[in-house]
Amino acid sequence: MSRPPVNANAPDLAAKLDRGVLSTLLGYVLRRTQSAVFADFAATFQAAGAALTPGEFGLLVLVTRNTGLSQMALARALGIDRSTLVPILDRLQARGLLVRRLSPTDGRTHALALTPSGDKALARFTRLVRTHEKRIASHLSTAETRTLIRLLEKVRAGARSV
Amino acid sequence: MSRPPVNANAPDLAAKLDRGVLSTLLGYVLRRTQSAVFADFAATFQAAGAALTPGEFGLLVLVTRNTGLSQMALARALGIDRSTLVPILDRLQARGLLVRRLSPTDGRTHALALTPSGDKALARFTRLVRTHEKRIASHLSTAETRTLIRLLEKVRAGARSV
DNA sequence: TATTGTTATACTCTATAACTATA
DNA sequence: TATAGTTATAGAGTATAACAATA
Repeated sequence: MSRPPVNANAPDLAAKLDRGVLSTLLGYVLRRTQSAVFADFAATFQAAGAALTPGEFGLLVLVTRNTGLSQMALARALGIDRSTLVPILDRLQARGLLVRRLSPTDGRTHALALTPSGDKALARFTRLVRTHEKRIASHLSTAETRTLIRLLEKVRAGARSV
Repeated sequence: MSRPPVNANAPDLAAKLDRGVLSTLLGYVLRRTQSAVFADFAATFQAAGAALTPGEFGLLVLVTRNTGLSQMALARALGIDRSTLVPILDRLQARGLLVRRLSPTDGRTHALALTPSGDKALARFTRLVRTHEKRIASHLSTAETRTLIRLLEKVRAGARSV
């Protein structure tokens, strides 16, 4: 799903350029942090021999907790177009993690659900995500992590009011 | 540059699905916030009739503050491959914002620099970025913004140690 | 008519591999 | 040999527009 920059780490070591005001910009710091976190997520899964993006993980959680939801509902929840969702579901379905069932009530929609195999895989993925979360928060106290999440939600609220 | 999800806002309004543990995951909240911030950035520039991505802005700042740097150095600073940088520079050059000069000392490298037009454009872009920054931080006090940036850098440090 | 899912198409970001010019 | 920039190619995320099936 969302953009895979496997960078954000090594580069900095080599590039001590003048970033001027950039480092004081919340948007810039946010972007760099998110990039590093993405790289850590990818590294965590790769090290475990698993392949999943943060977006795919979020999708699987959404489906398992809202079994039977339609592609439109899922696309809205993910904030992407319904046409964008199609190849993503194709891939997860091809991996045997998820199925498109026929909706008994509305012939236009698909009822999405995880397969038993998908459920098992998600349990494993969830453990990997916890490992990943522990590492990215390793320099933060529990209180700081809570504060960070709270402040991030405030930023999101501010950005939402465009 | 980095991934353009113009979503993150409207979707939530429509999608009140069970997100389970997702909302407690730092990585997830970070990703959603970054997505909303990206959308705000795009909206700010679009409203002003300007077209620029956060990545392009960062690139321009890096070039103007390190005039004469090579494409390799810039790619490293941005954390992308040198081949990825080529079409990005092509576009900015086509817009007349930036030039690839011949390096007087090393025939293999290009010395990157902003054009006078690029300098003027960047001044305008910087004003737009400040507007954008003000809005995304509008629900935060100055102290909270500082704290947020500090905590984000800590997360980045944690993620870097993969 | 409106909605859902799909397909076709088109960008952009991302990378790897191979080519060229230069060091 | 090694490095810098380019090109070719490929994969993934994103979107819009149009189409078929269904409501």
